[in-house]
Amino acid sequence: MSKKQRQPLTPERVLQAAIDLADDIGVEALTIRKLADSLGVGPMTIYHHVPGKEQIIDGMVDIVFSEIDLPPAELDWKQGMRLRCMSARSALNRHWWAAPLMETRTSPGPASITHHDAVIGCLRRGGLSLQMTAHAYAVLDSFIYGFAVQEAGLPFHGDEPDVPLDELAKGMLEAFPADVYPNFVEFTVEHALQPGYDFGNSFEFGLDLILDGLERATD
Amino acid sequence: MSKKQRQPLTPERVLQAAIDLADDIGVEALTIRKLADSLGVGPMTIYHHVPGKEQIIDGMVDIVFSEIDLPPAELDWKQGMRLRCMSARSALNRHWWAAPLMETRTSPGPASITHHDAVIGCLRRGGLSLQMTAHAYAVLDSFIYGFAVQEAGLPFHGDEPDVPLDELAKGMLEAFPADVYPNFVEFTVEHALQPGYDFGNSFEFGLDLILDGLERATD
DNA sequence: AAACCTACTCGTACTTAGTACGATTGTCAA
DNA sequence: TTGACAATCGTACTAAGTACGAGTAGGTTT
Repeated sequence: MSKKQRQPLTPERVLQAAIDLADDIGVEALTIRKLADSLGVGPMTIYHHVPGKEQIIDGMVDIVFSEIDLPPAELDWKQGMRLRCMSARSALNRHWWAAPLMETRTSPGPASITHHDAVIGCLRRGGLSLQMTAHAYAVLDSFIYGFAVQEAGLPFHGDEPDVPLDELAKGMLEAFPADVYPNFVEFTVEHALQPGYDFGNSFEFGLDLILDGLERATD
Repeated sequence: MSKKQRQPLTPERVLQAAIDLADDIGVEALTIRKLADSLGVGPMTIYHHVPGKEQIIDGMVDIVFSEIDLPPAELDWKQGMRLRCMSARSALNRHWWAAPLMETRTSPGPASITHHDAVIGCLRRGGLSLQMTAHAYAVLDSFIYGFAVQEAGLPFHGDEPDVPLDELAKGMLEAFPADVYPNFVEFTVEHALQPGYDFGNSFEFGLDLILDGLERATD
């Protein structure tokens, strides 16, 4: 019976495994025991590399921040922010469990601060006042996180619906009769359940709407 | 020794107590035992009025929805939406724990659907296409929920800072030296920690920015 | 080589939380 | 008075975070 020859665990490997697991089952369902299982170790082994579950989540969030592209210095503020916002959206799409946590952690990690610094720098270099920088950052990030939270709650998660569309429609119409909720039913049946519909399309629409508005507000 | 003469528990009283408790300590910290304590009953009593904790949270969210004013029918879509968005913000401010949950529940309650129906109705009566209604709703609500989530994560919760401003500043500068994070530090010290600063001011700014943008997009 | 150190691992067990089950009690109708 | 029923709670099981201390393996020192 050969003893498994495995490389020793590191904080990095723990965090990466935690992210992979959360991508599958969400943070809610992530437990130390499952995380340990996925690493092939006992639960207590984890605690020799990280202080506790809260710190694991802090670390996970910081890694997600590190995956968001910073606004490139060679672009103007609007194009730069556009890229970083699209990148944030795609990171939050890969890590759908992360959106509600990004701005809620009380102890932000290094990547978070680096990120904030770069974003503020981009806006200020673009000539925005401190006041307008605050507005711009608040509005854009509210939009991004709120959008990601809504996307994460949708019944689809990839290209394929988790449930066939017409089943959804059926269930919906039973629960919400068209004579009581006419607008809701019309909207759902005539638009949201149509084949080509994609909630995600509203992201670029909203992003450009906000960026244009900010540009107008800075003149 | 007189036996407490209390009126029997109802689902409504359970949910209201749950909301009051969550307003104090958050949903994360809300446990069946604490909830039972706050009602002066044993933990198991709860389960005779609601099926389980998930359903309690569903019910709480639906009550929060019910506290959001619907867009008044006599206003045009822009003014109507403005009012309902401000109302949503204030409800989420009272119930700071609710923001991440509003759009994540898999089984929405009656107030949620009524709310959605009214909002969609307001936009459609205003002449917005189904497509534009989808965009408008997605963008506005992303902004509202994202904003509320960020506000809930702030170190203040009422009028008074939980921690004095200069202590915050001190701790921040120790953790994040100004030569490494110049933009972040400048922004924080020169703006965010100034006496008059209020993150919440960005809400109306962003709301009007989005509403104006939507109006422009519908022409 | 022997003794030792240190990093890593895990078995055991305590605590908190959700909740199933069944016993108890209070109230009211027949 | 006596069921009957609804509301309440005591007990206990399960899952989860994690403190404590005991192995264990590989390298270091003498």
